[in-house]
Amino acid sequence: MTQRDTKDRILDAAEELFASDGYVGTSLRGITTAADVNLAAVNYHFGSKEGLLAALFERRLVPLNKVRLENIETVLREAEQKAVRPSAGEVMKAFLIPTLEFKRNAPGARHFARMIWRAFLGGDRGMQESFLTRVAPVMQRLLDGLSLALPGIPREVLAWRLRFAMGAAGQVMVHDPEQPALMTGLRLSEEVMQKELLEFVIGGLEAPHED
Amino acid sequence: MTQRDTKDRILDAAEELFASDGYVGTSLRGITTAADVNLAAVNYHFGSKEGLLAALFERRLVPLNKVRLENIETVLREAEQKAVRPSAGEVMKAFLIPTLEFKRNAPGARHFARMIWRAFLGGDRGMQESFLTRVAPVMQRLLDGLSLALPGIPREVLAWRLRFAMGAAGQVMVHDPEQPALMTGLRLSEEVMQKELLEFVIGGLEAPHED
DNA sequence: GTCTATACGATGATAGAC
DNA sequence: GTCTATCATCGTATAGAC
Repeated sequence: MTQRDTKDRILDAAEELFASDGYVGTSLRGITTAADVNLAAVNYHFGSKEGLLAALFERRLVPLNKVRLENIETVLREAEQKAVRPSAGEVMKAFLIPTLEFKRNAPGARHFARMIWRAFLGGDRGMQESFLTRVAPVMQRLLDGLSLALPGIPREVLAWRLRFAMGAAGQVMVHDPEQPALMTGLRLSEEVMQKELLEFVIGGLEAPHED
Repeated sequence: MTQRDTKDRILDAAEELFASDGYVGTSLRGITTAADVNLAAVNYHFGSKEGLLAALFERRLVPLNKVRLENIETVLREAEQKAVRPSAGEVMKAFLIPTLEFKRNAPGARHFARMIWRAFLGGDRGMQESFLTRVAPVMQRLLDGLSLALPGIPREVLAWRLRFAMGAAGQVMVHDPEQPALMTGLRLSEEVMQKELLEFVIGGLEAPHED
């Protein structure tokens, strides 16, 4: 067994367990058992449980953020070239489409997405700091784009609307068809779900604003 | 020291710690130390950690759900009497206003609200089952109301839109002004925040729907 | 009945010998 | 890279004091 195998097996197992049981709810013993490696291997490769978490972020979040940022920049650049305002929908899609697609990529990515959104939504202390710093630049550009798209709405308000949109999107990201439903009647296909999310989010972002 | 004192002190301490550290992240020792009672008192009064959680639900969620249900029923009844459709905004406000106000009631209620919404959003296993069964009737009536308000939108779609709305509302409910911000520019007063939430949610619920 | 002191078995993360 | 020892902390149980 090579080092590469061991490291990856740990990462894969951790990703799955963190996603289903949460970061605090997952034990290193559970991870190493699932990965079929020695308990101490985690400490050897990643230093600690937190180090393992950081490695997971590095593996998945960095490339994803790159795509999201590029998408947003493209929308903004094209709008500028045409000397028109980008629409809130275009801007939001530039972020949401890769986000939603990422979830359907690999099975591992799916677990990672669930893990990260659960942490974001639930306010898991250990995770929030590490990942907020990584997504902050994306959020800033997103907010810039929304400011351009909706010049009549103050930026602080848009910041909250963006956060609301994240809360709504999170419901799709953490949704697991296998799990017992949170509400009855939530049996839409993945594609339809995503279309509905976009409708809702755009409707909310563009809602009339009163002072 | 009477029993009432001890029980309540445990409940109050648990509420605060569960809210800030999560259910799994909180130890009985931490709770009993904060409450300045003996460790075994939890087991004596509540049977177990889970029993303590159930007692917290009983104390806060039952009366809140009563108010929410009554509010929704009132809106539906009045609309029926006038033989008009309720608006999505009315229906949603019947649920959201008491929910948001509850958070501002007592300091303890604030902690409880954060705890419960963190659990809902983050998918905390231990909590979800216990509390989903308690809010399910409210959600059902809410969905009934939205179906009446927006007859052009299929019920499955409305179920998802309602879930999106919950995700958005959760962002207000878990927000703690003391904590480091998730995004920059989120410095609105509680009142404004709530007005913005309603604008966003109603905009999303009423968004045009394509098949 | 209430509450306390203390102990148990299980599991947590980590460090050092190999 | 692995194995084992170690130590902290977890939830729970129980015996006895007030």
